[in-house]
Amino acid sequence: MGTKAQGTYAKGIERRRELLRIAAEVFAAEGFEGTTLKLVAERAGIKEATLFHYFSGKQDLLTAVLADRDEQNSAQHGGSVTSLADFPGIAEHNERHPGLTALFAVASATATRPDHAAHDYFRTRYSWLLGTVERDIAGAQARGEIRTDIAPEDAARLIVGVFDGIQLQWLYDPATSMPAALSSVLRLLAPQG
Amino acid sequence: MGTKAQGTYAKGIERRRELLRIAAEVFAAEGFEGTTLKLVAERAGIKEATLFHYFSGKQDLLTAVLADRDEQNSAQHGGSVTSLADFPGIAEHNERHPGLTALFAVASATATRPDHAAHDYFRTRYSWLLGTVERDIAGAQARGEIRTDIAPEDAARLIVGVFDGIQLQWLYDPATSMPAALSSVLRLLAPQG
DNA sequence: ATAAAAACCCAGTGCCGCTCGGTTTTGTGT
DNA sequence: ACACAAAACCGAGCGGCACTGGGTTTTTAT
Repeated sequence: MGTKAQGTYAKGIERRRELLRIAAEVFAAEGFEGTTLKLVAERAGIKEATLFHYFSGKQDLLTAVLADRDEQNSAQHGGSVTSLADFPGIAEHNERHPGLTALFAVASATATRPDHAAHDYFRTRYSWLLGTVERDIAGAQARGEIRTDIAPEDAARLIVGVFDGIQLQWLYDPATSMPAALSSVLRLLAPQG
Repeated sequence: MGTKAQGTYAKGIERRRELLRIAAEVFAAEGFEGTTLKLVAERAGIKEATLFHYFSGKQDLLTAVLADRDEQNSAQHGGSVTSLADFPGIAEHNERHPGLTALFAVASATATRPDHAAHDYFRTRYSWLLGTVERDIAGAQARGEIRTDIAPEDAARLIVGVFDGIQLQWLYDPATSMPAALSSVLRLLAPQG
């Protein structure tokens, strides 16, 4: 998927892991534009050219970092995936990692362009996320836990939209409580009474 | 404010206008990273170095373009500003200008870093927008048009958040209807009945 | 031990944002 | 009408960046 080298040797596999770890740190600290591949290479104790043995370019490195963080998060969160009630908790987790949260926010906006290396990654991600939340809402509606005067698809778009939008507000004003915002939108979706 | 040159001569003022127009086109078509100052200068019939007589750098040019579009929009929309019911209409307007919408989305995410030239611009913008919407909601609540079991400040964050978040979803999947999403969140805020 | 593949690096290339020091143009006061 | 100051404009170049091509060295399976 853009990434080069099959990484058959043990040393190569370990170096790739190290590079993803270090690149995540640098991206989080300096931002995408702010990070230079030279710095990432230096931190890893290799030369810049060697980076291109593992990743086909800067955007590809970014994509690999994002996908890696996704895997780690969903792995440590237990195999089971997003339920509606998890959103405030995820937001709380993100508040503790401002650098990576900002990285995701910037990347998801810039990868909007179809020629961006991470475009397909985010497209698939949103499609999967919206579908998952939609099914979760349909189930909650059947159980009488969510008002039925809104289509599950629309409700899913709202929740995911609020999640992304609130992140921006929080990045500009850290006093913003993301979990509280997520909770209040869930309250709006509760059956009227 | 970062911008150089007082622009006292008529020719300079006109050139600056032209540069903002052309830069908006190029930014919208090529994205921020994709646009080169050389191309913007060529389109305007001047040399790259002359750009720096009008703007102190690429980020400053971007900021000027964004502020300029803001002014034009609010000017043609009549002096009166955002009322709650206007949001779906604004979303509809944005659907007709995908390039500039994407530009705003990318810029608002990247300008999250305090050292970005447009950081203060967006900070102020969000602060003003949230305050305006909050007051609008408080008024609507007093008139019985919006449910009162949510604080105006929280409701404002939700609406603005949905607006930004839905834009992202729309950029990845143009089938998404932004006005419909905005309408449905307003419906959720209507008094229960 | 050998040989193929992987890991690694040197030395560049071209482009980009940006700067410096100057020339030409424009508008104003007298 | 002329002088002159400020503004508009440009040529030439600098440093840094992502990225490449063509190698050498290291790893590991046989």
